[in-house]
Amino acid sequence: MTSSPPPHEPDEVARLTARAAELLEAVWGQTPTAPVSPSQLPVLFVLEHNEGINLRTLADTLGSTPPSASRLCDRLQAVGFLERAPSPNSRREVHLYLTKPGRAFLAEVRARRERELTALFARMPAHKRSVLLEGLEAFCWTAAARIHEDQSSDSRSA
Amino acid sequence: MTSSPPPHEPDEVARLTARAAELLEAVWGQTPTAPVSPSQLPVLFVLEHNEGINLRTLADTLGSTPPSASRLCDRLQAVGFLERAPSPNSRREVHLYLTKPGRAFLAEVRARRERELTALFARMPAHKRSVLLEGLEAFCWTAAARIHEDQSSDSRSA
DNA sequence: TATTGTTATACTCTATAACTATA
DNA sequence: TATAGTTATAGAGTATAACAATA
Repeated sequence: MTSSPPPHEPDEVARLTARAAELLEAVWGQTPTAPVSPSQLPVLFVLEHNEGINLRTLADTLGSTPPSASRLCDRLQAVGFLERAPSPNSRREVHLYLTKPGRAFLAEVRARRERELTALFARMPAHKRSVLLEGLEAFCWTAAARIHEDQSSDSRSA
Repeated sequence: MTSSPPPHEPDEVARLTARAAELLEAVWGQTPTAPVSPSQLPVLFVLEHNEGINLRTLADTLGSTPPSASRLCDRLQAVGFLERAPSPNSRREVHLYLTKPGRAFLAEVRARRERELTALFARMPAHKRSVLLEGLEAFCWTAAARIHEDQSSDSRSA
């Protein structure tokens, strides 16, 4: 005589995910990332998975504009985390690369963030960690697919 | 003769959570929040759960400084989303409040973000949604507890 | 004297517009 | 002429320092 289990509709999970994201931002907001500003950090993330991208594509991916992206690259180049290389095909295009120190810095930031989370998850029951892991794996897979689709449609419509 | 199930240590879940957060930021990064800037949005989030907070506490909670917080409040007040009210107890303190339009705007932003996520979760198997929901509930509970502890220790050490 | 909030200053971030070089 | 990238300009975000008012 028990009622059927709750349905867990997409919008229910969406609401909780949004709340989780807000909480996570509150936890991470305190973590310093000097000498890289909050605006510069996404540049490193994008470059990591898009080796040799040009400036316009970077700006599009950031949801920003070429002048802004150019300035961000200026600063990152100044601290040695980014490299501008002339394109072999087109003399007006620039290819962007993370330098070795840039990658090392990125790994540092991730490690710092993950340490924060590890401390948090240590206080969660092992079973909850397991189900969260399974759910997040599916989320990452779906989100990555969606982002990839968006990029494809962007380049078609551009 | 099967091996034991994977342990799902805290650091394993932390790594995946960090990746999920990066993906989520990439998905949400494109969502516009005008007339409120990315820096101003956290002010609204903080005020929502801390009605009547003063300016210094707001700055601390944001991980920012009083002058920066003051300027953010200037803009939010200018668009009518925030109110400064003199404290009845202390004539140098200011109490900050969300206005009714401020709350309405916050609900709008959340709805927009949740719509993005709902579309994404609709493409995930129902079972994955269920386990993600269970895992995120535990995460929100633990993260909220931690943030609350931090705030308590901050006010003790200040 | 210590605390709350603001203003002063200098630098970074952001977008639009104007410009240079290349295709 | 169209495109890639930069520079010019103006407004917003940030932090440190200096300041006014209050405790």
